[in-house]
Amino acid sequence: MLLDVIVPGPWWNAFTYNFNNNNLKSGSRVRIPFGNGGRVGFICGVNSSQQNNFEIKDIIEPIDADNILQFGLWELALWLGRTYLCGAGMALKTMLPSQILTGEKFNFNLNINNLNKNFYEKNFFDSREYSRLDFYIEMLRRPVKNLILFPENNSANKFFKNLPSDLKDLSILWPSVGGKKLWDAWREIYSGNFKNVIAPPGGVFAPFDFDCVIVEDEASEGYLSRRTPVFSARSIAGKRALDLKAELILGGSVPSAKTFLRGNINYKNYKNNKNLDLIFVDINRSLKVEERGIEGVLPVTVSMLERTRSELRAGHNVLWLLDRKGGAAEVFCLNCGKAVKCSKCGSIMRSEHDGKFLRCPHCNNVQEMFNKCPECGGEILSGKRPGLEVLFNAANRLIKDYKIIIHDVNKKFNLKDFAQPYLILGTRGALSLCSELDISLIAWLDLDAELRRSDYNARWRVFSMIWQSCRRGLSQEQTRKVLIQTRRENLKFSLNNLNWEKFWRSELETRRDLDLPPFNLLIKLNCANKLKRESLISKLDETGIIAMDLSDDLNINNGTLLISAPSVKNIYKILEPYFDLFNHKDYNSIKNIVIYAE
DNA sequence: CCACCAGAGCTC
DNA sequence: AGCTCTGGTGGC
Repeated sequence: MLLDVIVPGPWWNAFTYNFNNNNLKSGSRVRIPFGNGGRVGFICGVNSSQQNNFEIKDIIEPIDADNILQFGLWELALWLGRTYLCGAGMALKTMLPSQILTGEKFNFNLNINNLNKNFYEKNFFDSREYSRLDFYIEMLRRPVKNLILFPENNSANKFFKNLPSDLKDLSILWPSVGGKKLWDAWREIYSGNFKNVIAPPGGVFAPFDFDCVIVEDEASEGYLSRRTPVFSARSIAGKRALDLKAELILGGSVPSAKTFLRGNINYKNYKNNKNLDLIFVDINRSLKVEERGIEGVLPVTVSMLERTRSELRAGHNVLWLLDRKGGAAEVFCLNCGKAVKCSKCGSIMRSEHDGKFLRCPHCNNVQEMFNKCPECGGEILSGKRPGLEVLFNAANRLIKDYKIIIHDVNKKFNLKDFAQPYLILGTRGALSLCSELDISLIAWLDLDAELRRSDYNARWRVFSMIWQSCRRGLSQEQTRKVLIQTRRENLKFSLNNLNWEKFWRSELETRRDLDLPPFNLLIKLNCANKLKRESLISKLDETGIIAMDLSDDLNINNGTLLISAPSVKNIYKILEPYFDLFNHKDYNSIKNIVIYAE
């Protein structure tokens, strides 16, 4: 009996193995000989193709008696592999704890409820976070199984910690780490020991048949996976709800583009702009904060400084935000300390692509990185991000007598170790502090850096960051000022009043005209070999899909293709041959597929 | 003489 | 993407 087996790995195809009878179910694991040695694979049905240009080996032994990917997870893995152009093997790897893939056995007793259910979608938009969380607790109290997703570990943790004790007993927190912790939690959930699962985005693959899935802050970028395959856990939650005929509740303070397009948003506390205090400050009038030859890269205006001091004096916490991800690194010489300047316009150049190139942020002039410092001939040119460390030094010179803290998501620091008020310096991730702490002033040092990005999503990102700055974690009594340093006069108009309805309407109009997400998918991939790339472009062209070759003379985007298409279906078929056993490894083959969908 | 490693080679 | 096999290095 010939069976198809999916082997977790980069290959999109299944592998054929022989077994003496066919009582193996799809989704059950088997041990197979593969390469030198053995692997664990997943049965995916009886083999239908009759290829015989390879030797078919026998399955060593079955591991499970039944499909272990219950609750629709098996079908989900196949769907994920097709939809996100990664193959079912990679999908399984992203979905499952590593112990499943190494063939560890586990006991399970399934009790799947066969309630007569129907998929339906609801939303709960309210600018007040506390009001949303109260609503979710109400939802968890119902006698049904719930999965509730949060965009960050912190917010999931906090929600779990603050659950009323009777609910807590019925709930489990999805671990933010892998390893044994995840494995233990996975089996507990699988066995149906908990009614509610409270989870960061990874928990969207929780192995149980929930009746309701809640996605809090559904518009958050936190739901996008950081590594390939790139997908939004929010979309997967929607897919699972459809498959399980569950209820889907999208919550938040601003709807995402997709949710906005679907309409019927029932918004609570919409017009509560009374305590909204947005201040725009012209960045050109900033003080020159110098640090080792980097001049003016840290704009601090007098207005910002004065407001910060007065808030601190009143005993209030202040947050300064500098998103260093927005801009690349300035390059300066470790010998003479001078920054490398653009030969055309004299602005300070920034390094790109791991220091291989220099780009002028002002006139967009691109050139190769110097070997030596053009000023003094020094041999060590360093790309230093004028980031929080530099800001920290500057802040300490400008603000005396108050505790200044750098917020680092990876470092756990206990705020209680210090006496309030603080001045906290952070990147956009520091906005999550608003849920833990009263913050009276948030200052964005250089919001323009974000808008400078060519990303189609840049405007939304800026809008939502400012929105969060104004709303996040605000309690009923609290007020907050948000100060924005900018060079752009028109930013005031697009941000003022922070009306998301107006924002989405104009933004989506533009995106519809340009065929951008969410109206179309954008697919970026890399194919270094020119001949292969051209053949790929023509194959796509035959099915009416246009691919743009982003390769340029400077080889900055060498081999990068950008494809715009309404769906991924045809593209999967065309790419499939590149991902079989012999093609995928070729360094000239296709790699780095990223899908921008929303 | 063998532990320890990086790199190559292989995969129905 | 794993897995194991290889051949070189270096410790004593």
